[in-house]
Amino acid sequence: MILPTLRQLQFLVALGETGSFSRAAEACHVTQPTLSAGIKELEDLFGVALAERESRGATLTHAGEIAVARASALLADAHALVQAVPSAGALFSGPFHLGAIPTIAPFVLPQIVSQLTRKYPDVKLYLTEDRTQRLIDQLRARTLDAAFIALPWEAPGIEVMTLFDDEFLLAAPVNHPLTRKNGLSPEDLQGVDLLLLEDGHCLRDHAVAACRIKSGGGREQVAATSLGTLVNMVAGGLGVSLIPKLAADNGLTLGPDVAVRSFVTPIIGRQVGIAWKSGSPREEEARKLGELVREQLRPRTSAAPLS
Amino acid sequence: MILPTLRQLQFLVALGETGSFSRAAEACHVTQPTLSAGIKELEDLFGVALAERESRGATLTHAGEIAVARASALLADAHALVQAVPSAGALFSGPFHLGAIPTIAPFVLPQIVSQLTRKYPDVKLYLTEDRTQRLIDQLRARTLDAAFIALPWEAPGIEVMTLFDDEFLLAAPVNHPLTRKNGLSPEDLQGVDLLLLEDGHCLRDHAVAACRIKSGGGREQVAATSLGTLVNMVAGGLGVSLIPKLAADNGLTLGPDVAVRSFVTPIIGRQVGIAWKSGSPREEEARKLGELVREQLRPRTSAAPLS
DNA sequence: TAAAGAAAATTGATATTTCCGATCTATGAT
DNA sequence: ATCATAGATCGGAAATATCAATTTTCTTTA
Repeated sequence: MILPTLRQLQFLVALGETGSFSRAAEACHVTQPTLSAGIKELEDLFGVALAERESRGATLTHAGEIAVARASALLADAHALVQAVPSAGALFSGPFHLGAIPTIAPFVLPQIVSQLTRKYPDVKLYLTEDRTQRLIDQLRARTLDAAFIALPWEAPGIEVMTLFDDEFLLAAPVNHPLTRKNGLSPEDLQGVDLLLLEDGHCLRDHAVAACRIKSGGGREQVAATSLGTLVNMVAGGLGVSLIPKLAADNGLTLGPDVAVRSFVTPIIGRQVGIAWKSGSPREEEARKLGELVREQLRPRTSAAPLS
Repeated sequence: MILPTLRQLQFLVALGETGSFSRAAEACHVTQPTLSAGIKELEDLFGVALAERESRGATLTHAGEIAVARASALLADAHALVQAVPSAGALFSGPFHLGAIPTIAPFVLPQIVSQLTRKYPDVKLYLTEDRTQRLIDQLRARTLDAAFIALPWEAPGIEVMTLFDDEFLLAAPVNHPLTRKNGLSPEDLQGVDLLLLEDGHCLRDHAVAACRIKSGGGREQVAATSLGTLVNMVAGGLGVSLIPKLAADNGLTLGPDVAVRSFVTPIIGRQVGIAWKSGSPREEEARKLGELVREQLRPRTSAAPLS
């Protein structure tokens, strides 16, 4: 079916309001012939006369009245549409699916969630906690809009905004010899019992890489499923471990039996970033989230960049 | 405010339905670049991305979903408008203001009204009974859409459709000499007491013209206000009169004291027509009304045309 | 009665917009 | 690595819209 133009309907409404082709044309910022032609097209389309032309302007026919009433409603709806859609596409309106790896989620998300919901009341925030690869897959499948991950991580088609450096701290039983050593360096970990998260956690890979130790070393059979259990194992004297400063500073409970020390030469660690699918329309929001995290966590984290 | 084109909204809806620019273009009978450009314009207008382009088609963003929902409603309304307006302009839908002169109204309108309301249940029929000049004025002022009048009548800017000849009959007391005359002609009225309607009724003018009598003749001071009283005056023996066959055939009560005779040489009378303002969008309906009257009254009225 | 005035229709030229075909680019699949 | 698919981009042609000027019609005024 052929539809009238919204512009033509505007013409018609103006004609109804002014009762004159000339004045209606003026109101629509066109010339009178243009408006005349527009009305004529409508009449051809509808197959009925909409206005009765007289020497003193024009009056609407019955069909014209009906048409004007409906056209007004239609135009109002069109205006409402133009108003509504941009706000529907505004930052954090509607659903936003956010992921994070387990070694970041508990220490970043709580603050971010409260910040975000305060700042953008319209947001519907869905949170996912999973390992990096699964998060990346979900970003690609667009079941996630953005995810906090640890770097470095190779992921084609995924863009990442680096947020802050997260150095690794030594976590050891309080009476462990390393807790008393000055100028702690990664080499000092050679030969000690190094406890790590189970396979698949990127923190494990990053720790291994940072210490330049062979993955086969240490007591492989003992692997924690979370940072919390890792710390508990350290407290139980099973060995030492590396924990992210982010966790230590943001609510990871260490208990009295665990001592924490910084490395000095060189400082080791990972980076935390937020990732999204290349070209995603949510990129702007993801970046905004990143900035939010930067503002939120800068005061508590190391300002010195990792080498 | 700049409004989107309905066509662009159709593009968007098609895109949402097909999930592909190419297939949406096909559905809209345009090429893919055209549809792409249309969507792009919408996105520029709204300031938000509506679709996420991928290697396998496209998916709508949140804003896109909102826009599609509203656009669908808008398009549905637009279709409804196109459907509704022509029927609103259809014959006899909505108000129709119909007039008739007093010497026609009681004998034509009842049947027409019942016919019309049966055939066009949507009609809102407003009836007016007045003298010809006032009806013409109302036609010009467009407070009337059509009117039944008697001809001849000069009225610039008014068009008339002649419906049927309405001959004049002699109405006389049963014992009046003229009731026994053969070959009754208008000249036989010279010298008799001719009763007429009061001044202003066109029937009076037509009767005067038909009989070629001087307006000053007869008993001027006795003038009836309606056909009914005129007949009563005849019955009372005050004189003879002329009454339209239309009235005699369609419910004018004559009573036992009044005899009715046809003229033979020549037949005199008037014509009945329906009038409307030149260029009125209601002309078609007026003509339709005229045809209705023709069909309705032909069997009962004289088939022979007046000379 | 004629002239003036007002309002819409018409006309013809111009400017804009729209639309398509061809081409290019990116991304997966074989 | 090559091919296939899908969307973006670009340039030119066709359709459309718009305007200024003019005409027509009807009303009002002199």
